[in-house]
Amino acid sequence: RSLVVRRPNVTKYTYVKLDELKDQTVVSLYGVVVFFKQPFKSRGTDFCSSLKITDQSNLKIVCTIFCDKLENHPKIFQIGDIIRLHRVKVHSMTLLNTHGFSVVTFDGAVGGPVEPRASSLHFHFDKEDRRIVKELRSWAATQTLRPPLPTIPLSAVQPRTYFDLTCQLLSKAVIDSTCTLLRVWDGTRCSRPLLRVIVERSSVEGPSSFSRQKENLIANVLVYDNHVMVARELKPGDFLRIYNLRAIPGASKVPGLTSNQLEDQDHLAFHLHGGTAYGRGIRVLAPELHPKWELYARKEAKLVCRGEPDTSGGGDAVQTSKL
DNA sequence: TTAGGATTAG
Repeated sequence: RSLVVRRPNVTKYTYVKLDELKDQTVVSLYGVVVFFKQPFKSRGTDFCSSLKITDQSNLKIVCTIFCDKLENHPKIFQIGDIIRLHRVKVHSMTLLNTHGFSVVTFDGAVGGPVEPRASSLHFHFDKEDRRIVKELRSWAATQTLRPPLPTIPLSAVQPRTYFDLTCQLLSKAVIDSTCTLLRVWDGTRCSRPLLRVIVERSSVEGPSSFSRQKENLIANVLVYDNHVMVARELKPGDFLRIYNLRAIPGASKVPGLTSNQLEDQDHLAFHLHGGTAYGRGIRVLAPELHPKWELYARKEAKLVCRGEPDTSGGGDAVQTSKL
């Protein structure tokens, strides 16, 4: 058998604009993400990614991706991300992945590095892609598509609001078949006292307790229903983005205290309700997306430590990324 | 095939 020497990939892709879509054709295109859901389990055999994209034509087009492998789904982290789709089929003005489908995404920030986040092992990427990404970024910047802040830190969370949280998982515990507790932090201190959740030591994965100082920074996130199976795959230490999390004031259930004690009435708990409305879900952040927490975590730490004797920290230091 | 954005109700 002779060795086949491949020429460098010279495939030329033609990208169409969203106002050039013709029904039942297979196309490749670029867009800016204006809505997205992280992949969720469908009633069939696949995971489903549901998104809406736009481009300079200003049309907004729905795109649905069915794929049984999570890693083949688009790596979208926030509104404004740039997406490149290869081989999607136009179905009455919506897009569906078709045979040979592949996807690459990019951060949407003007001036940032153009780093492809591919969902397949091999993918085409050249100068022309770089140019298109930059062009779309510049255009999107004039459209007020991106949220003013990518996520809200714990220190800025308001009761009864929905928000996206970027955080690190410290430990987790299965509560029951429909609920899992995630204990997370982002290095900032919530302006409200945080709800305590008491669980059996044996059900905890990861450390079952932390220094008092650290406990004050830890948010208890209760995730329900469809999110329980996602939570099962999470490992203590993972950096997460939790979408459409809700801050709920309530009373701590601490043994020996009655729940109607005044000081217990306003503690914040965090609920990730069942369903995928408003993009609700959890995503593990790849290393290149880990937050640059070092600076503000340290600044916050000073505030936290003021007046507290226990500042040892020990092995509890925030694990931060190299970036 | 599946979903088809559009808050749980713990």
